[in-house]
Amino acid sequence: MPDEPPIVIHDTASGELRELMAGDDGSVGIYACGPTVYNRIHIGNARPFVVFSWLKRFLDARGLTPTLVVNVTDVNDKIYAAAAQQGIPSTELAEAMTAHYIADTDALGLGRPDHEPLATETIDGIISLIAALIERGAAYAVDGDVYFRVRADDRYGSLSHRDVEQMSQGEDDDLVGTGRKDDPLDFALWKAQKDGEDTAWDAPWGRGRPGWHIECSAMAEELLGVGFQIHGGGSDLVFPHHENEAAQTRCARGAELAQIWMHNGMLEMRSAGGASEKMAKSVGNVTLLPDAIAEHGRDALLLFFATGHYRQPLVYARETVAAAAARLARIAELGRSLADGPSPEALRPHRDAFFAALASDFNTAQALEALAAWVREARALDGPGRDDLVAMLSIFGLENVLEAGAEPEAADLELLTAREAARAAKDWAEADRLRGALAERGWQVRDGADGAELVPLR
RNA sequence: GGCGCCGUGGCGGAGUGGCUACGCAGCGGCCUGCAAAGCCGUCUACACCGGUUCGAUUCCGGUCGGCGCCUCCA
Repeated sequence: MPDEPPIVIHDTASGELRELMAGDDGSVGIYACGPTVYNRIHIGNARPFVVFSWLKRFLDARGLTPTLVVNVTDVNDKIYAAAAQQGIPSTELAEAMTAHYIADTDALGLGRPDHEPLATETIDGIISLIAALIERGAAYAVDGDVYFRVRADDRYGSLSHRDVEQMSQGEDDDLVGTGRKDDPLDFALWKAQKDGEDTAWDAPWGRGRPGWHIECSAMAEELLGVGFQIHGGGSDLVFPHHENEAAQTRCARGAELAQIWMHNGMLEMRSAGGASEKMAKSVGNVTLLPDAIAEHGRDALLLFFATGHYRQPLVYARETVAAAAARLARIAELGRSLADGPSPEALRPHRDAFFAALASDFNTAQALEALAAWVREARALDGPGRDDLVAMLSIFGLENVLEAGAEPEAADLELLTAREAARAAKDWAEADRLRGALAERGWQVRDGADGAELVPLR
């Protein structure tokens, strides 16, 4: 397709829009941080999964060949703690929660990422990356632990725009006084096995397990190489997680891990007082993804995600998702009345605007505006082909809403026929009664110029 | 306190130096036996105070308010 606008994405590191530079073969590597599997995921966790799955679909549609990697962190302090509380082995908990995560995200119907590496299956890569850091003097081992020397990286802080001089690393700060860490800023790459920890691997500096940040550097590099196009995740990961990832790879490989750092905004919950706050396990205001899907359906939930720009916070509330459902129902209604086939040139500008909006920092809200315009004008035409509509909805994984619903049964059609007879006889009371009977069976009657039809009640 | 982001019509939520975003909801009308859907119209906003400008919701400065990160967190 000629004259396609360049794809630009907001880069957290530079704070600017940057053009996506695909490989010569059109390849685009995308790494998005996935869940730590210690309990089930909530809708907030689903946002990056959705956004980056959509981004992949969009790049596909643009003729590029994206590779999406979403990792699973399956060894971690939180997992140990949760497993201990339940009195089960940590591996058992991690495996169970990973299975839940797969099932819950499967229910979004967006397919799977190309790779979903487990931290525990990347131990070799993690160890060699740590070894490279030690070799270069950017890390040091102490009694079985290994720490990253933050001050070895003169660009540390450049991603999150923080001044090294006024940072504290938080994690393991209590170790500073013991002299284990050379500097309070240093963070763990490898943690020696402690009592009660039931998973550990042998490493040159002792038996233990990897720190959180190093896992991602290793998994990303292993599957996408260094210097891939997009590294993504929630904005709450910018510091310290992504800052540390960037520093590790920079110091070990002498190159940047990713070209563009792309962060989605938080999903917020409206509290009783009317204010909004981030949905987080630690805040205790979560709605689990499977519960949200059960309540609204995955179609409505997906369109809801598309109504806001990915970088902005989005307020999850019953009413706003319901509004998305109503919007989608009307798009679907029009779409179902159209047949497959090329869409007319007259509607082309709207389709182009849809894709142009996505090319411009993946602005799904603006894309929806173009989709709305397409639908509005399509209604005025005489049964235009719906290929464009399918192409647009496919980006969001919503082309399924165009499929015909369940067919009315014979009993339903009998009621409809009876109603038509009542109408012909001008027996309005009986006609209304029959319409009520059909409503109870899940059908809404629509009286059109070509006679009455049944559509599923929404 | 530091860093980043944001304050848009009843609600959600884009965007722009001058031209109605869009959606949902409401209201009036057309259509309809009544509805539904659709169509037309309507309510038509950009926190506040300064500044730049012929002109600012859009740029700059300040005030107030909100959110995120700075501790595990998508």
